Amino acid sequence: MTSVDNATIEPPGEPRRGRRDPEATRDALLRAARHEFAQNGFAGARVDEIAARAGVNKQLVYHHYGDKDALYLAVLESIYAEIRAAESALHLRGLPPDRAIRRLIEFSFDHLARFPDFVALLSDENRLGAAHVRRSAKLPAMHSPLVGMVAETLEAGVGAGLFRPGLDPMQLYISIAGLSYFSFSNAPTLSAIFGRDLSTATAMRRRRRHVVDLIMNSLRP
Amino acid sequence: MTSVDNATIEPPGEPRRGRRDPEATRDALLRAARHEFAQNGFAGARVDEIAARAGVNKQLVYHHYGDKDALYLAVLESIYAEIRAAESALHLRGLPPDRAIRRLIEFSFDHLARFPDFVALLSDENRLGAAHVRRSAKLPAMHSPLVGMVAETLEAGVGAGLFRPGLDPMQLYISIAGLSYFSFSNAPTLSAIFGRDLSTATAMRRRRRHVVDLIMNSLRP
Amino acid sequence: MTSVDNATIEPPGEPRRGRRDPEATRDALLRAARHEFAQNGFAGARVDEIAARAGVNKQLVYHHYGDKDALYLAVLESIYAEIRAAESALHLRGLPPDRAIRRLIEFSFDHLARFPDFVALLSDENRLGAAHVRRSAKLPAMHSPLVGMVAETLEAGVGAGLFRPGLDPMQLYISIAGLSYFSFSNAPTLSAIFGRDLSTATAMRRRRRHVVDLIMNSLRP
Amino acid sequence: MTSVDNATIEPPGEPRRGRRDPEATRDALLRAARHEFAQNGFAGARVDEIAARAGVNKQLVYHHYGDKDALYLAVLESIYAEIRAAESALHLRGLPPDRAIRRLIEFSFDHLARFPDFVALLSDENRLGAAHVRRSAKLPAMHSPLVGMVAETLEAGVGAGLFRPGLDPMQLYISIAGLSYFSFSNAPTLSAIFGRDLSTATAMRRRRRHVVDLIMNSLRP
DNA sequence: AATGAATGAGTTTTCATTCAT
DNA sequence: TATGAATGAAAACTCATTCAT
Repeated sequence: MTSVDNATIEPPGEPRRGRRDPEATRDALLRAARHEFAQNGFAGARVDEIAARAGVNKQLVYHHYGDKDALYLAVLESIYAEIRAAESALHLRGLPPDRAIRRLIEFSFDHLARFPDFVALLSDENRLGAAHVRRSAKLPAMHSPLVGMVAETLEAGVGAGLFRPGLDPMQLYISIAGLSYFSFSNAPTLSAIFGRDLSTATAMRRRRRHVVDLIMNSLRP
Repeated sequence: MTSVDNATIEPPGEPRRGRRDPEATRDALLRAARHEFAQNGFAGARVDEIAARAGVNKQLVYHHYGDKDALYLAVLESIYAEIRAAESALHLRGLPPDRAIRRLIEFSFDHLARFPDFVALLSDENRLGAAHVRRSAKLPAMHSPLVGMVAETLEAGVGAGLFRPGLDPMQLYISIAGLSYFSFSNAPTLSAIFGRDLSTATAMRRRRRHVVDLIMNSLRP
Repeated sequence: MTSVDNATIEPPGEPRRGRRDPEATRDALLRAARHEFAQNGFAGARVDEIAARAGVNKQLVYHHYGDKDALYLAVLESIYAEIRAAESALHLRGLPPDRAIRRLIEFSFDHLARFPDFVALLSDENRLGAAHVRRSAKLPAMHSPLVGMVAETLEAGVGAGLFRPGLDPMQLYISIAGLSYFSFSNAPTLSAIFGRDLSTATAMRRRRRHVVDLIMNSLRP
Repeated sequence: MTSVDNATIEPPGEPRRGRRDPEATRDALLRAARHEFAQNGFAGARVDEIAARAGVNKQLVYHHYGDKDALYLAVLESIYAEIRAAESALHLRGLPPDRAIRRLIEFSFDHLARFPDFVALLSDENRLGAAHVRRSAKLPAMHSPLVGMVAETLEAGVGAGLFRPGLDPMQLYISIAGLSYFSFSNAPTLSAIFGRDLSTATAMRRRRRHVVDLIMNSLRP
C-alpha cells in the first residue's frame, strides 16, 4: 500500500542464513512486526506472518522477545524512539518564536506523512487503553522534549508581542499533534463520507497549509 | 470500563420473553456488538461474546446479520445515524455566526464524551482503511449537514466582520472534529507519556475550553 | 451444468404463493432435492438449499417428508419409479431375441444419458451401503421386470441358435447395466487420467457403440 | 464394516513414540484419511475423526497437508499410486495374448476386491466431477501403462487369429475396469433390489467368472 | 398448510505457544 | 542460536431440526 510496504521483505537472492546474526534477526523481526501490527492491529496481527515476513523461524519471536505482547511493546518503543530522535534533530531554539512554532507544526505533519505506521500503531494502542505503553519501563521517561520547548517559545513570543498570553503549552502541543494526527488517522472514513479522496498528495498539501494556518492565526495577540 | 459497559446486558428481571421478538433480538445484538467491537476492535471482537452479551443464541447473529463483517457495518451505520440525528437537533441557523461555531465545537466535543464507543469504533475502522464504510450502501449518503452550515456561517461571519476571510469550510469542519476526537482517542497514550491522567473530568473540562478557545481565536479577523 | 440444472428453479415472475397447493409443494421439494442430492451427495446436500431451490419454507421439508433421510429416500424411490416406468414402455417381447437384447443395451445407455442425476444419486447411495434403499418399503418390490425378460429372451435366443448357452440372466443384466453406468459414473476421473474429455457427445456415441458391440459379440454361439 | 476397518487404528501397545517422527505422523494421517473418506465421502468425512483415528493432534492435519481438500487429494494420489504399482508388477508381456487379457481382467477384479476403499473413494470423487484429480499435479501423468499393453496384445491376438479385429484398446480397457468396478460399487443397491446379497464370497466368485467369460467371449473372431 | 425465528451440537480452520532436536 | 513438529484452546461459521405464530 505505502512505499514502505515491502521494505522488510527478505531479498530472495540471499537465503537468509542469519543463523549466527542474532542482531540482524532481532532487527528483521522488529521491522516485520511493525508492519504487521500497523496493518492488522494487535489482535489481528499474526505471529506466523511476522516470522515469515522476517524470514526467520517463528520460535525466534519467542526466543528474542518473549511473546506477542512484548514484541508489540518493542515495536511501540522503537517507533517512539524514532520520533523523539527526529524531534531532537529539529533545533528550534535558535529560531524566532513564530518561526519555531510554525516549523514544529510542519514537522508534526510531515513526520506522520513519512511514517504512516506510527498512526496505525498508536490508534490501536489507544483503543487498548495504552496497556502496553503503560507497562513499559522506558516509554514514560521518553516524554517529548518539545513540550518544554513550546513553553519557552510561547513565553518568548508573548514577550515579543507575537503571541497572545494565556496559552497552555501542553494543550497547544497536543492540539498541534492532534490536528496532524487526525488528518492521517481518519482520512479513510472522512474520504468515504465526503466522497472525495483526502489522502492524495494534493489534498494533503492543502490540509497541511490549513493546519499551519489555523494554529498560527490562533496565536495572534 | 466506561459507564455504559454493561448497559446492554440483559436485565435479569425480564426473562427475555422474546423467542418471538426479532426486532428486540436484532436490537440486543446491535447493542452488544457495538460494545464488543468498541472494546476489542473488529479483529479482537468475539461473535460468541456478542451473542452471550445480547442473551441470544449465537446463530442468530448469522440469521439476522449474515456475518461478522455485516454486523460490524450495521454497528457503524447505527452510530453514524446517531451522530447525524444529534447534529440535526442542533438548530444552529438561528444563532449569530460566532455563537453558532462555538456551539458546534462544544457539541463535537460533548458528543464524543457521551459516546466513547464512537471514537473506538472509528479508530479501528480507519485502521482497516474504512473497508466497511466504503462497502456501505447507506453511509456515503449520510454526510453531515453541518459542512454546509459551516460554509454559510463562515460567510455570514466574514460579512459581519466577525471572522477572517479565506477559510475552507470542510477543512475547518475537519479541524473542529479532529481536535475533539484526538482529545479522546489518544488520551490513553498521552496520559501515559505525560504521566498524568488526561481523561479525568477536570482535565477534560480544561481540554474542552482550550479547543473552543483555539478555534475561536483563530477565526478572528 | 446439464440442461436440467435449473429446471426446478422457481419462475421469478410468479411469486410462488402455493400456500394452498401441498401437492405442488411436495413436488417442487422433490425435484429440488433430487438436484441437490445428486449435485452434492447425501452428506453434502443442504436442506436450506433444497427449500430455497423449491421456493418454499424450510419447515415444509419436515412437514411433508419428516427429515432429510426420508426426503432422500423419496428421491431414490421417485428415480427408481421413473426408470421402471421407462423399462415398462420398452415392449421388448415382440422382438426377435437379438433385436431385443440390443435394444435393451441401448436403452440402458440412453436412459443414463438422459438422467444424469440417477447415476450421481445411486453412486452416493451405494457408498452408504444402500442404507436408504434397504429401509424402503417400496423399493425391494420394485425389481426390474427386465431380468425375467432377459431370461426368456436368452432362452429363446439359444433355442434359435442366436446365442451361446450357459449365460446367467441376472449376471448379464448387471453387466449391461454396469457397462453403461460406468461410462457415465466414472467419466470425470477417466477423462482426467486419459487427458481427454470422454463426456462429449462424440465420445459418448463411440462408447455406446462399443458397449453394444461388446455384449452382442459376447453372446454369439 | 469391512475387514480392514480398524487396520489404521494406533496399536495401543506402541505408545506413538513419535512426537518427533513427522514421517510416521504423515503416514498415520494418510491411512486414517483414506479410511474416513472412503467410509463417509468427502463431505461426510470429519477432520476430527481422521486425527483421532491417526492418534495425532488435529492441527497436524493442517500442518502437514494444508487443508481437508489437500489431504483428500493426497489420499487419491496414494491410492492411484498403489494400483499403478500393482499393475506394473503384472508382467503381462511374456504371455500369449488370450492369457494376458484374461489375467488383466482377473487382476482388475481382484484388486478392487482387495482394496474396497478404492471404489468408494473414486465414486465420490467422480460425483464431484473429479475436482481434486484434475487439480492434481501428479495424477494426470499417472495414466495406466496397461492401455498400451492392451493395444499391443490386441494386435498380436488379431494377428494370431485369436481375437476379432476392430477393437479399440481404450474402450476395452474401460470396459474391463468398468465391469469389475460396477460389481463392487453397486453391490449394495443391487443386493437390496434383487433381494439377495451379491457381496458374499460365493456371489463374487460367480460374478468374477461371468465377467471374465463375458469379455473373453466377446473377443473371439 | 405455511412462515421465519430460534436452537444446540458440530465443523473446519486458526493461533499463540511449547517441545524435542 | 535456530528449526519444524506438536499442542490445546478457541474462532467463525454451518446445519439439521424444532418452536411459536
